[in-house]
Amino acid sequence: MQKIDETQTDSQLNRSRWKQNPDAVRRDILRVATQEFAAHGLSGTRMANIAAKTKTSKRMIYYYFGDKEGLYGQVLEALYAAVRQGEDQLDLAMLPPVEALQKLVVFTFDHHCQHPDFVRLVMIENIHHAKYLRTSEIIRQLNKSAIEKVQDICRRGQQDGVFRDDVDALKLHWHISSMAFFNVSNRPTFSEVFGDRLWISEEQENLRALVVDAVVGSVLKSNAKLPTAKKSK
Amino acid sequence: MQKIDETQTDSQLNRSRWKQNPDAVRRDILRVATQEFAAHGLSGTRMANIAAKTKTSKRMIYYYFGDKEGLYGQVLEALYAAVRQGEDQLDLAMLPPVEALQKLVVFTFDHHCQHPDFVRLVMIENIHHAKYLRTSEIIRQLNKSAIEKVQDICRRGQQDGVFRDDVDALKLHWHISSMAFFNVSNRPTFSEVFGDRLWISEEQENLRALVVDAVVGSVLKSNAKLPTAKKSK
DNA sequence: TCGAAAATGTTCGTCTCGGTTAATTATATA
DNA sequence: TATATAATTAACCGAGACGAACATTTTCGA
Repeated sequence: MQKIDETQTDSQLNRSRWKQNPDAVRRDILRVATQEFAAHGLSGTRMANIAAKTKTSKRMIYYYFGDKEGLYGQVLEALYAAVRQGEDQLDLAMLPPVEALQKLVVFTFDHHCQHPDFVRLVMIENIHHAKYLRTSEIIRQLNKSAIEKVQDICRRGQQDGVFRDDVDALKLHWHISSMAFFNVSNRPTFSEVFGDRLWISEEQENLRALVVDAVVGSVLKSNAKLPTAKKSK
Repeated sequence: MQKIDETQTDSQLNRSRWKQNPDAVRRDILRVATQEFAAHGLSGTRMANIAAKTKTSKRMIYYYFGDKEGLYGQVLEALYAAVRQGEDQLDLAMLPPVEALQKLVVFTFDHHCQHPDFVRLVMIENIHHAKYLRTSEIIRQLNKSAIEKVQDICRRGQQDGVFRDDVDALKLHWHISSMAFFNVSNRPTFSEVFGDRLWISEEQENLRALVVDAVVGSVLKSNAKLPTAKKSK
């Protein structure tokens, strides 16, 4: 009774009553579950609601994912993996350190903006004290690769003599992440109180430039001050 | 059967089997509910669990607070009000703008560290798209007062000619809040992946100094560069 | 072509959880 | 002291949610 697949044509599918397509079913479930968990949290999400928005049934969710927490864990992993894909396309090793850092900050900022579901899932994980993230080696590896990019930039910046010697890659990563993350995670409360002026596109560009300046400024040796990134058009 | 009050002596209370003390009961419920909501989120919190950790019963929670969401809302307000009390003791108007800003950043950073439950409740609010915050005028006022402090500093800094003319108080507030907030809110995931090195007290001091430098640096006119805050002892 | 295994459909049990009802005890006040 | 009202208790309820049992269909290799 189900038309599961989205990539294949109907003619391939509807010869009989329904066609099996485990991979598509899995992906479909994961897609919907991501939205639901991001929207309602772990305990707030109803398995029946996920099933309803899926092209398949609740039965299949348990068949493939065991239980709610298993599903949640896999959603988390899939989301991290997707984020990683984007990150890897960044070619920072070729750029001189300051430009590489600028590019990384811009990317991180935009990336969080473009993946609000990811941000929300991480928020939820934090509420749960990173309980599920803790069990996933995949996610750990993913984040390691993120910090390695920063470490490489730091090393090169210090070699070139443009970065301060006491720059700490981990703190730098913290610095970048904090603003990129907060900008998405706390938008509801912030804009509820102060209005959403900061989230019109022009102001977001300004904020991004502010972040770039703040981050780059914090690692540069105080003598060599670069021209600031463009503040507004 | 209940010993409700903590401030009064037993002799005042236990003359008979139990003594009524509505205010103490309310406070007790709020105290426990704050912990529970902060720990498990809105839908994750069980009313029965709150009741169990309270000196009173589940029935009383409904008696005083109506329902779960009503309780949650009052928890939120009470927490904001408590936080506000601390904030107002800051005397920034007396200080020259740069020092005032430094002091404000240090305070904000420490303040978030010292009120993790508050931070967690705000996270939860954001997950719920600030649904409950929206209904509370008290909370709105509290945040307004926070931004006014920043606006005053900005105005004076620009008058004195040490701040750049394009400094935006709202962005500055965003800038400060982002790091102070993230430092607490995302500690679980961050330290799960990268270790908790950044949260030993010495490194927290360094981070705080980094934040001060980044924030102050972003508002100063580029010519007049102040001595950086102490990086480590 | 046949049968086993994988995938899906259908239905139901059980337990949790938010919220309520009815009865009991303390307090205030006249 | 009597009585109305506020505070408190214990038991209970119905909805709904997770997950499992059982049945059926599809696929694929021997």
